[in-house]
Amino acid sequence: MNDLLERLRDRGWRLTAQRRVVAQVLDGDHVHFTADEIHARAVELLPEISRATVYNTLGELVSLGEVLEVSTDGRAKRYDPNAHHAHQHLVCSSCGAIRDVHPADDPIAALPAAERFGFTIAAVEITYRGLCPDCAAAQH
Amino acid sequence: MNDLLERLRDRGWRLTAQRRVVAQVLDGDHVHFTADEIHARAVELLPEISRATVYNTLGELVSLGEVLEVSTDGRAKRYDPNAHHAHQHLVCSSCGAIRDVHPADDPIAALPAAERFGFTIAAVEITYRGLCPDCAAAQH
DNA sequence: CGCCACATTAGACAGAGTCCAAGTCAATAT
DNA sequence: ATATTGACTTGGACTCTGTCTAATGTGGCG
Repeated sequence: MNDLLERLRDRGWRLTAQRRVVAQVLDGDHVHFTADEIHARAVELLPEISRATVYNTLGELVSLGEVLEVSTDGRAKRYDPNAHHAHQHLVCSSCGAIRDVHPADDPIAALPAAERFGFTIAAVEITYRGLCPDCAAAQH
Repeated sequence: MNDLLERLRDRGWRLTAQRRVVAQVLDGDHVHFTADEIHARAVELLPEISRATVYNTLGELVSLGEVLEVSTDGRAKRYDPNAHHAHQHLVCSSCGAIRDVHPADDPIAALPAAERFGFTIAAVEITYRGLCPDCAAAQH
């Protein structure tokens, strides 16, 4: 993730303290924070950073393809820095825990041509839902 | 869809004019309206119906399993009356058109046990994204 | 027909995200 | 090293979705 800042500088990004801090919060591959969670963590590193800047930076990271936007719950979007390895998400219906998972086959191939209605399919997002082991154990 | 009202009466629903109108708006299998679109159409049939009632009714239809909630764009949720046939969604990235589609194989089976992390998987939601024929043609 | 538990209503409220005008600063040129 | 400038940041107002509440209305049973 530290080469993220380098890739961004190569693309003409100005390296500001705020952008560094957002990148730092997103560091790590198994992180799925909301924008507000990212803002809260960023404030601890740089107290004067504003919500608008966090939103701006996340939006730019998403359109550069460095971060993925996932909305698994219809509430706040979450930001996934693991954008360079195709993966899908497994979500616990009870506690909301999220894991990155990898289906065995290319999920796009599973859609027959007759079901594509002439669309050019570019991407697929899959959310598996179920109970995580902890929540399943707590059912009684 | 007209037997929807009958199923609901059997389940103890009170048949009010408002609920009838919401059911009528949802009639048809290829409809993916937002709550506000449903409200706007309902108002044409019953001018005094309120937003809150539309939300209440949709919420009840969803928990009864008569209607599916889909959020394909991170913005307003859409309500899909085609809840009795398992299906997934194909969305145009440009105009937002939505089609119901049916993958060839059971999508849950495509997730290997080693990728389930002990979760009990109950459901899967898939969104295929791409350009519809019209938008692809309009690219130039 | 009358009752009353269930429905509906309007509007206030809340969460998530966007927009804007004014101020600040990173990177380049001098 | 300093000046310059356009990109970046800020805070607050604003929009959009959706939820909640207290007051009012009504479907369907007895």
